Amino acid sequence: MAHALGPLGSDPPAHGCSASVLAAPLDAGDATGLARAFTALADPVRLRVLSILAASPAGEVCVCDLVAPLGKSQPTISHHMKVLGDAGLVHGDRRGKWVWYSLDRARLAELRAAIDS
Amino acid sequence: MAHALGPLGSDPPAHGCSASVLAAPLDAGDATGLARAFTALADPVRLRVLSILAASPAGEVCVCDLVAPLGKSQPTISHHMKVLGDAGLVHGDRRGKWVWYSLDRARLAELRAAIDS
DNA sequence: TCGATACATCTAGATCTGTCAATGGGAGGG
DNA sequence: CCCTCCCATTGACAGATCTAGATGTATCGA
Repeated sequence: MAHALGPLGSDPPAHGCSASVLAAPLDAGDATGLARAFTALADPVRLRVLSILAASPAGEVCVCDLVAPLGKSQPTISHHMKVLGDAGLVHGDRRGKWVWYSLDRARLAELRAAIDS
Repeated sequence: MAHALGPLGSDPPAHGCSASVLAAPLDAGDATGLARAFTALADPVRLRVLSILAASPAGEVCVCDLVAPLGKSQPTISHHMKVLGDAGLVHGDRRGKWVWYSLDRARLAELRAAIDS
């Protein structure tokens, strides 16, 4: 974390890739971390997952509720949820047979701040 | 353009992919367009290009000034500049032998707004 | 006109990514 | 127990992406 974080403050955000793109020249390491985070957003299925999650009244959905609307197989959805989880954008909570996924808006805000002027 | 654009207003932004992820469930088309835009950010070399561009006092740099700091070959840099250009994030201006690239901060703001709460 | 410079394009190879069928692993229900 | 349901993991494949060498194009200076 060698860079100014802009409006984000000072907390090292546990993911280690919230350096600002515009504040100062990125070194290769920070750039790789940020790129990995944006890679999670660089897929239409994953963006739709986030939007469904955000629009859900309860703020969480299970995988079985995603398969039909997205038109992808269950393993494919599961794969995308893992990518989103690894990026810190969603969190899964097992409750009985179902796994409820919720959106991490703070993490999304970090990415937004990274490309903030 | 079937979705609310949030703080962005009404102008169809010429790139056609500024729907908001969080405002409403994205349809497949909007999601594909947004994903294409975020794909441009999902590479460490391109993020560093943007940061160098943003940090440049004149607000623009030529390719020859990017090859050395990024440690990539000239064709590779040229390829990345094309990706950034196609995404509307940078614009190139030929002036004699050099091509001066500048950052499109408005376009970056559009992407930021797309993941705004 | 000739050569040098700056950048783009073409081509090819190595790696990464998205997708699904098949399978595995937990958690209930009967 | 056994069976069913929900989800994760594995394996395999097609397609996309990153990278650099070779080549093409445009501009400028001599």
